[in-house]
Amino acid sequence: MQPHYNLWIEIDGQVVLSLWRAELLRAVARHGSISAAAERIGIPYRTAWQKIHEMETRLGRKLVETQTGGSHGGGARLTPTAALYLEQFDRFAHDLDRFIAESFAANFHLPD
Amino acid sequence: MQPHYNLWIEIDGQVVLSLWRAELLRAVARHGSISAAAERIGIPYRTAWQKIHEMETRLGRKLVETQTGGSHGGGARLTPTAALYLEQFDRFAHDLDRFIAESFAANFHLPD
DNA sequence: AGGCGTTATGATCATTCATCATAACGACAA
DNA sequence: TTGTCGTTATGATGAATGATCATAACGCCT
Repeated sequence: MQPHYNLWIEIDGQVVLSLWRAELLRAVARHGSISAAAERIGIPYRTAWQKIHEMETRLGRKLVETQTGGSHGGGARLTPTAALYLEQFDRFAHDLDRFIAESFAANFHLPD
Repeated sequence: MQPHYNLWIEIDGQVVLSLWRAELLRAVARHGSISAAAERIGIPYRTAWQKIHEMETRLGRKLVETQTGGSHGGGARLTPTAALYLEQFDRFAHDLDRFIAESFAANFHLPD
């Protein structure tokens, strides 16, 4: 019996960032490509690309700088904007994670 | 640009309580029937009943005491167990709501 | 010139969720 | 006693979302 949560940010009712999306961006930054990030997380490349594209259009900002062709076939890396978003969101999520663990233990006691 | 969240509790990877489900239980308690609660929330009766049934089977406890037929056709009310769960969950959710508003304001500043 | 791994995007499939429809029930009134 | 009404309970269907498969384009390197 464990508490779970999700956290996301909306603009005009549309999700532009979430825990899962942040993890995706982090994986892109770490591996240098969308395809490697997708494989690492365990989702199809198509899904990863769609989510990133969705975030970009909703935010109206470029989050990932991509490049096709080349010695390793291409790649992707975060824009400075994306890196900043990600850093702030991670801090936020980290604080929340601690709070939830504490508050659940303090407030929630099962009846038998 | 606003933060949103969901909060739920799982047992063996299955959801047994969530913000939305808590609202449903609250509506049942307030209106005295599942159908009235469903109409109030704006979902079909079938959906409401399914969710409640799902919670009960997953928890292995009866949450809603129902009655068919009778002067008003029947009705439903929360069991003491459900009332206790609901009360604790609501307190938890309320604390979380305040924390998120504060933490978001403190941590999240947009680039331009 | 050809191969390779990547981005980009169309098309299809599956799974979940919402909705419609129907049966059973029991108090009350006629 | 019989019919009506609003509820619970459950089967069956439809819609929408998300995951997955398949294909084209690109550019460096051998």
